Amino acid sequence: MTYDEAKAKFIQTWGTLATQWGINRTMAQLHALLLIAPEPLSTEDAMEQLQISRGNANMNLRELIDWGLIFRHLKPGERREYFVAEKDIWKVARQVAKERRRREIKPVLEVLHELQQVDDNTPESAEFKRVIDGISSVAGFADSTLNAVVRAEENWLMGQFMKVFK
Amino acid sequence: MTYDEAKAKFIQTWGTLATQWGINRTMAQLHALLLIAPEPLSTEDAMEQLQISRGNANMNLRELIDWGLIFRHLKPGERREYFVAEKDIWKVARQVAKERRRREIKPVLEVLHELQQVDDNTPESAEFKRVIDGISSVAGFADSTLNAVVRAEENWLMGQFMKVFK
DNA sequence: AATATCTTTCACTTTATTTTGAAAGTTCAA
DNA sequence: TTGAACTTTCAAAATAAAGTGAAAGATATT
Repeated sequence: MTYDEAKAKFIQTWGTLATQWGINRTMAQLHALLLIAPEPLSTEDAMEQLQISRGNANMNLRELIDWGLIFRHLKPGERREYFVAEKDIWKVARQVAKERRRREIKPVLEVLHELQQVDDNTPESAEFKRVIDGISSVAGFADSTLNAVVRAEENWLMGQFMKVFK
Repeated sequence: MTYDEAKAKFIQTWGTLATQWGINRTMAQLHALLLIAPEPLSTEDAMEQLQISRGNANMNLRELIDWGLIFRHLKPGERREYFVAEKDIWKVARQVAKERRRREIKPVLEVLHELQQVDDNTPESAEFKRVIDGISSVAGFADSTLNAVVRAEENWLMGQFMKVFK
C-alpha cells in the first residue's frame, strides 16, 4: 500500500467511526488529517485536502480546539493561522474522556438523581425507581472509569489493566 | 415530581443521550419505555405511548432484539407479540459492550493493522506509522476494557474498579 | 486611514437519516 | 381456504444535520 492510499483510508475510516459515536464526519477527518501531518496545516490546506468549504473547515477546527484536540500554531511573520494536533494519542484519549465526562456523564447523573424523587407509591413507580437505581450505578461506574483514564499516566494505566483484565 | 413527569423526562433524556452516542432516538426511547414497564408491552402500546408509526415501532423493536436488549414475549392464547426489556442493567451494559466491540472495535483494529503495511519511506509515512501505532494501542486498550466488562460479573467488576481506581 | 490578508458568521442549500403509512405478507382459527 | 388479526416492508415524505459561500469582521501593513 502506498502512503497516499493509506492516508486516504485512514481519514475515511476515522470519519466513519466517529459518525457511529455521534461525532461529525468533517471534525473527525480534520483531526485525522492533522494527526498524521508532520507539519502544521492551515485552513486552506485542510480545505484543499478534504475538499470542504471554508466555513465548514473553520467551524470544525474551532470545535476541535474546543475539545482540546488541536492547537493554534502561529508561524513567525505570517498572518495565517496554522493548526497542529496533539500527537500523543494517550493524551488524546484522556482529553476525550475528560470532555465526554464533563459534557455527558455529569448531566446524566444529575437527571438520574432528580428522577429518584418520584413521590407516588404505585407498582409502576417502584419498578421505575429500581431501574433508575440500576442505571445510576452503571453511570457511576462509567464515570469512575473515564475519570481513571483522565487521571492516569499512560504506563500506569496500561499496567493496571494488564494486571486486572488479562 | 409525579411518576408521569419522571417517566416522560426519563424517556426524553435517554433519547437525547443516545443521539449523542450515535444511536437513534426512537430506539432509545423504546428501550427506556420497556425498561420501566412493569408488564410486557405490545407494538401498539409503544406506538401510542411514544406517538410513533407502526413501521417505525416495528423496525426499532427488531433492532433492539438484534442488540439483545429486549425479548419477544408471547402471552398464551394471544396472537399479538409483546416485548420485555432485560431489566438487569449490568447485563444491559455487558450486552452493549459486547455488541459495540464486535461491530466497531474489531473492524477498526483490522483496518489499523492493514494500515501498518505502508511501504514507502518518507518523513510522512514515518509520522503516519507512529500515529497508527499509537491509535492501535489505545484501541487495544478500549478493546480489553470492553472485553473485561463483557466477561465480568457485576460484583467482581465493581470490586476490581474500586480497588484500582478509587 | 486605506488597503490587503485572513477569519468568522450565518442564511441558505444539500445531504443523510429517520419516520410514515399503505400495501403486501404471514399466521391461525374457523 | 378464507378472512381476521397481526407483522413486515419499502417508497415517499418529513426532519435533522452538515456544508456552502458570500458578506461582514478583524487585524496587520503601508
